[in-house]
Amino acid sequence: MEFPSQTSCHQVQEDNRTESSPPDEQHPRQQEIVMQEPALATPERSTVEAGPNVSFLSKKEEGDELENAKAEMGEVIEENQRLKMRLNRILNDYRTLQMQFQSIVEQERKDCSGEDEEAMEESELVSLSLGRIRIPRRNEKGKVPKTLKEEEDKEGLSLGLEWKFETSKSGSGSEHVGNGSPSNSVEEVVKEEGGGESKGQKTNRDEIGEQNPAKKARVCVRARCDTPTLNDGCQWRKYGQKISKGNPCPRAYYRCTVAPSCPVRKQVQRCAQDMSILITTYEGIHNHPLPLSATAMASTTSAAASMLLSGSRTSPNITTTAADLHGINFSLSDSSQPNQYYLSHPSLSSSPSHPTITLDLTSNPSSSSPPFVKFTSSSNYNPHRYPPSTSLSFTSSQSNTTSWTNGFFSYNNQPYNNNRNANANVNINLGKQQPMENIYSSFMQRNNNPIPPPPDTIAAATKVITADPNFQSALAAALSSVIGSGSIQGNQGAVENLIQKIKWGELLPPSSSKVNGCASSFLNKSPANSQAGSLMFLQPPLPLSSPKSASGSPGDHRDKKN
DNA sequence: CGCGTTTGACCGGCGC
DNA sequence: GCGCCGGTCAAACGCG
Repeated sequence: MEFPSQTSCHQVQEDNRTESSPPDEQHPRQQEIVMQEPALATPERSTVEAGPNVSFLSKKEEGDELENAKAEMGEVIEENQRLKMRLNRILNDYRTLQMQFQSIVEQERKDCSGEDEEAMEESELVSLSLGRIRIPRRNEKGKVPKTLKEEEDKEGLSLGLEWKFETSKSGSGSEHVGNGSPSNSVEEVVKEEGGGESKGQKTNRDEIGEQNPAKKARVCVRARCDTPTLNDGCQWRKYGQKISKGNPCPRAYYRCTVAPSCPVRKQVQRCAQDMSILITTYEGIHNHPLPLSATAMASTTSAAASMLLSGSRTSPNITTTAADLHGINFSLSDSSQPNQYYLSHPSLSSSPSHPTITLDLTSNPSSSSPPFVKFTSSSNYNPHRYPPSTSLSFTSSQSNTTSWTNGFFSYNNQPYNNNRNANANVNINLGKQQPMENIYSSFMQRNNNPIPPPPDTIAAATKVITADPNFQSALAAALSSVIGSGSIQGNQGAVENLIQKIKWGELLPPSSSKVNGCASSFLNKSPANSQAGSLMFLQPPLPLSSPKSASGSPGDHRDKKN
């Protein structure tokens, strides 16, 4: 059980940060912990460790210190045992839930109509873009529904937070895995997607020749932001500014300068209706590794783009992505201004030549304004098969409950309706918001209203997550945008690991803030220094903007007449 | 002096 | 064909 041990380690690690740590044997992670300890050690502890060099300590003091250290170690060991027990309980619960889910799936499968089968097919196709989930190995022995296993075997699953984008051209080998640059994967998606892409215009002159003339996917991010640009971690250089029709605010054009030949552009414009909203449109694909701090946005936009692209492919069978996922709503934590990814039902775009997906980080689910989600593209979305009313929402309907906090889903006790055609508005909140002890977590922590999940919600949530590959893909994408690229390292089982993590985060008793903090940090923490990137979307709605990339707020711009 | 921003000019697509 | 419009170029400018 690779995953559990991992999490266990993280929990231990977190604990060790707050208390002191016993050098607990086996696990490499724990060695890490031990190594980290000196920096975090209390002064007393330091003196103990300083040993002979600290000559001014009396032996009595040393003895006290040793006793204290022993006591602390005992506590930590106890805590570790508690955590292990908890972990085992959770795993048991998970297995139980999974078995239930599988039986349900089997049942549904039997009841499945041809349409459903088609939908499943589509799901399969859809999941290609974001990867697939693999049922935990421990369940593979006869417990995994045959269909799932077959699909997995067929497709070579991989994925999860490490993206795997497969093109329709099988064997294209366009697989970016584990390079910590999800955005690159996005690249793949877009490239493949179109059999090319293109804007009718000369936008990317560099790319012409590389990429086919097709539609170039765009990802539009709406966010409340006082700074001139969103801090997405990339380096941008402004190359133009225009006043566009219908908006008094000028539109600024940036290109990525991380690599000289990078074709990625972004447009930044204030919303005409609400000047506090910054509309950032990304276009193109990075042809270089991204800074860690940029992976969050890149993953998010890539996830959105991939969904969009999947939904806009020419094959009628692949129209499902957007449709299946529409309504998936990833909320970010900020009780005052819930940020959300709305991936809602498609709508027509004003510029059909550019398939565009809009991630609205500004909408408040409780507000009267409708979720601003659109898949704008010329994709062959089929509203008949997936009526707009279908909604699979991750957002809480309560304004003070956020659905995506500290790397957890928050839950809402509404049943999941697996029927895509039903008017299911499922709010799943798997998370619990706990005070965070580590700096990153506390930085993200915006919601102090933990609401304990009813047990049945857990089952429902698990069901949701495990039932729909599309959902899993979207979930993986969104999570990866939060987690960054490094937290999940395996190809296989990444998503279910993720699910487990989510569950752990949810299940861990609120009494142990350390544990929750640990879990959250586990989710939030990338191995390297990727915190910034990992948390980017969890930042308060006023992201920092590097002076370098700041082009002066649109309001400051001298309006340029063309 | 180097680099990023500003901004008028220019280009190409699209609609009439 | 013409004009509008979005997007890009590149020289001028400013800042550190």
